Amino acid sequence: MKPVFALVDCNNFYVSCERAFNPRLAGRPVVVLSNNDGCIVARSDEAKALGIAMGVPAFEVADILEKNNVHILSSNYTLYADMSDRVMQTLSAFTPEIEIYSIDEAFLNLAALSKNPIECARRIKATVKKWTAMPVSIGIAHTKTLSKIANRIAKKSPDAGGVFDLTSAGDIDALLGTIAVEHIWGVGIRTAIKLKKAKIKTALDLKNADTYWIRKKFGVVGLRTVYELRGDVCYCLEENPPTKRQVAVSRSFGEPVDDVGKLKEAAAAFAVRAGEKLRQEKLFANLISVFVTTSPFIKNKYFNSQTAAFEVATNDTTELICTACLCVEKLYRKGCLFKKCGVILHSLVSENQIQHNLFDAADREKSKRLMRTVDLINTRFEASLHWAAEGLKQPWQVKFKRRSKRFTTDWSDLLEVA
DNA sequence: TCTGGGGTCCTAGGACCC
DNA sequence: TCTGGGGTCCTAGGACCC
Repeated sequence: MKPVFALVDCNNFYVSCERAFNPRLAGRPVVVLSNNDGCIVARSDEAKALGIAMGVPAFEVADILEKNNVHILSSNYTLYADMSDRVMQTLSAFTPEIEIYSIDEAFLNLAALSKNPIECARRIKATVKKWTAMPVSIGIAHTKTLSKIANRIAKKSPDAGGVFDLTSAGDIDALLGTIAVEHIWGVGIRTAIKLKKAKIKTALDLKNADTYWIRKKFGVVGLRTVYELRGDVCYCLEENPPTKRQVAVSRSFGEPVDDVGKLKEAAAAFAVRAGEKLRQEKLFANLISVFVTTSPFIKNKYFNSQTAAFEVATNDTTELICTACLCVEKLYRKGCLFKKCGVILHSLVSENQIQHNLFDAADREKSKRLMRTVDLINTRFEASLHWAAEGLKQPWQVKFKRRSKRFTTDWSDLLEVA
C-alpha cells in the first residue's frame, strides 16, 4: 500500500503557544525573540503582514515594531516544549504511525487509517485545536517532499481551510508550477541560486529536470528530491528516532567575557547541561569539542575550537568539566571579547559499546551512582545542585527581558482566572 | 549599541593498509 | 632514475532543516 503522508505543522508555533495562555494577544501582531532577545524567530500572521522577516535581528526592525505596537516576547522554551508534547500526544491518539520531525511538526501515515484522508485530516486538526488550543495546517501527499508542498498550499490558500490533499488534486503539475524552488524541502539558498542559473525555477521544473545532471551537480540528496517530486518515496516514515550522534550546548553570552576564569565557568556550565542530556539518552561520549568565538560582526574576529578524547567513553560531569576547562585554557586569547562558547560531545556510544581500559584508574561504579543521585535531586527539586566550577555570579548568562511565565510546568506560574 | 541554537547527512581528501 | 591499485576509515567542511 502506498503511504499517505500527512504533514501536521503548527501555525506560528511559538506565537500560538503564547496566545494559548494570553488571549489578549489574539488578532494583534506578535513576535518571539531568540536568546538574548537577539533575532525574530516567530511571527504572528499580523506581524508577517507588516513585512517582518524570519530571523532578522530585532534592532533592525525596531521602528516597525514600535510604530505598529507589536507585542514582543522573549522565548520561553520550557512552555514550548510542554505544548509540543501535548500536540504530539494528541496526534499519537490517532495513529501509532507517527514521526515527530521537529518541535512543531509531525509526519503521519494515514494509509491504513482512512479511505478519506482529507476528512481524516480535518478531524485531526479540529481535535488538536480543541485539546491543546494549537492551530495546525495539514498537507497530504504520497511523499514527504510533496506533503511539505501540500502543507504550504494548505497554509497559503484561503479556501483550503488549513488542509490540502495533493493525492486527490486534479492537476498536480499546475500546482507544482506555482511553487518556487527555494520553497521545496531540501533546497536551501545555495542550491536555489544554482538551480535558477540553470533555468530551473519551480518545483515543476525540478521534477522534470535531467536526473544525470542533478546527480552530478547536487549529489544523491538533490536526486532524492527530484524523485520525491515525481511521487517516488525516498524518505520513509521514521517511527523510532535513531540514537543521537552528538549532543551540543552553546550560548551567546548576555555580556561579553574577557576573563579566562569566566570563560571556563561558562564552558563548565555548558558541560554540565551536556552531561545531563547524555545521561538522559543513556549515552557516553568518546570525544569532546569546545569552541569559543568573539562576535562574528567585528573586525578582528576570532574563532577557535579544541577537541579532546577521553580514555574511556564517559558521561560523568566532573570529567566533562575538567576536560572542557583544559580546552578553554588552550583556546583563550588575552584581549579578546568572547561572545559565545559551546561544548559538543560526539563519537557517542551506549554502555555496552564502551571500549574499556585495562589500566583504568577511575571508579566508574561510584561515578554512576553519584550522577544518578545528582540527576534525581535536580529533577525532584528543579536544578538545585550545581557544580562550583559553574561559578556563582554568571554575568554571561543569557538575558530574557520579556519572557512569559511557565504556565504549564511551574505551580507558582499557574494561570489565574479572575 | 543590539545579530539564536541544535541537529543531520553527504562529500572530498588524507591516512593507512595490503 | 623509473614507483600500482584498490580498499577502508576518519575528519573537516558544506548544505540543509526547524
